[in-house]
Amino acid sequence: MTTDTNQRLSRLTPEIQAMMGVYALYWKLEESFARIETELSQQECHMLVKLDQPKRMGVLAADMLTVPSTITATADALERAGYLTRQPDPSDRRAWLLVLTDKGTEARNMLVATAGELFRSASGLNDAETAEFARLACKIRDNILKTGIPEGLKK
Amino acid sequence: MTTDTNQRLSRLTPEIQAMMGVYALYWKLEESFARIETELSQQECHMLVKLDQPKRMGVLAADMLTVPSTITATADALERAGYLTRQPDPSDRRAWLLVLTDKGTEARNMLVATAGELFRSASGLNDAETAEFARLACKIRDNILKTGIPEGLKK
DNA sequence: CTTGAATAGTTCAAAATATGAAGTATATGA
DNA sequence: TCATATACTTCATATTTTGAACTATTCAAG
Repeated sequence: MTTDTNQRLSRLTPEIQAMMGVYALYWKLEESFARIETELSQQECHMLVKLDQPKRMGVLAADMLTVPSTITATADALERAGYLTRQPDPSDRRAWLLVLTDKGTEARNMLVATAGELFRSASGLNDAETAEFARLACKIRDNILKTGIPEGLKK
Repeated sequence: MTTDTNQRLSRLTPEIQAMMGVYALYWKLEESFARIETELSQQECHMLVKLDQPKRMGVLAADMLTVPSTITATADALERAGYLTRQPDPSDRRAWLLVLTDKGTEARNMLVATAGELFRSASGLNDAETAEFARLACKIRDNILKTGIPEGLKK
């Protein structure tokens, strides 16, 4: 491989820049969350935030791109601590709906509000930039949930 | 708390949308990386990508927002597998520079190229959108490295 | 109907990862 | 020259994640 090629590859493409930004933000947010809520683990925070309405565990697994056993463990912990309850899904007796308790709803509201602040302070973006970033982020997430879930469940 | 407030908080703000997109992308990319390189762990991939030039371990720790002992462990693994060497930093005899070997450089080039493809296929963005996303991502990363490192090292 | 294959979620033990406190060596500044 | 700070390491522990085997239910074909 030529020196030229090495230099070209080692220089940062927009895709790599984007990824590095995403990783930095992810790590920073995780670190910040870890500081705030001592009682909740990161996965537990994620699950609470996702539960804007009752959801089946499989849906959460797909949404959080993780395996069912992780969802079970996280839901167990949240249920034990009184943040949610499992309720039978009327449309499928194999499935459970995870439903936030009042405590869970309150915690979720706090998390959502806090997450907003964390994002703003971590990112340093102004409102317009945040809106633009959010627009692209939504597009990306849609694409991942559309194209990514089958692969994730496959195997 | 009123029903109205609950609804307002449960609806997704741009910040939360942005975060969810970032999380989805992060998880998807991690999953994809895990599939590709069986010999390298995720942290090892991250470190290789960061090593576009020799860097001190402390710099990497700050950059990857993690603790020194994690960097030591990751560097050990990469050194053992022949991807990099530790070389004394001429300007500070306490410090090491991590320097990629030829094997490491090759692996890095492959990773960077693959990461670009992964980003494109995961995100589904076109070139213009990718450029815009990268621009904002760089801005975010700069802000995090500027404001975040002191907090990370503190304590 | 009944049966077989697929799906939803659970269990649990093993594997991978991360962390923090204590240690060595060097640097820095009074 | 001495005290304190920094760079990195060690290692034992804690946390997190995973996958394979399991129960219960659904679905589709015959």
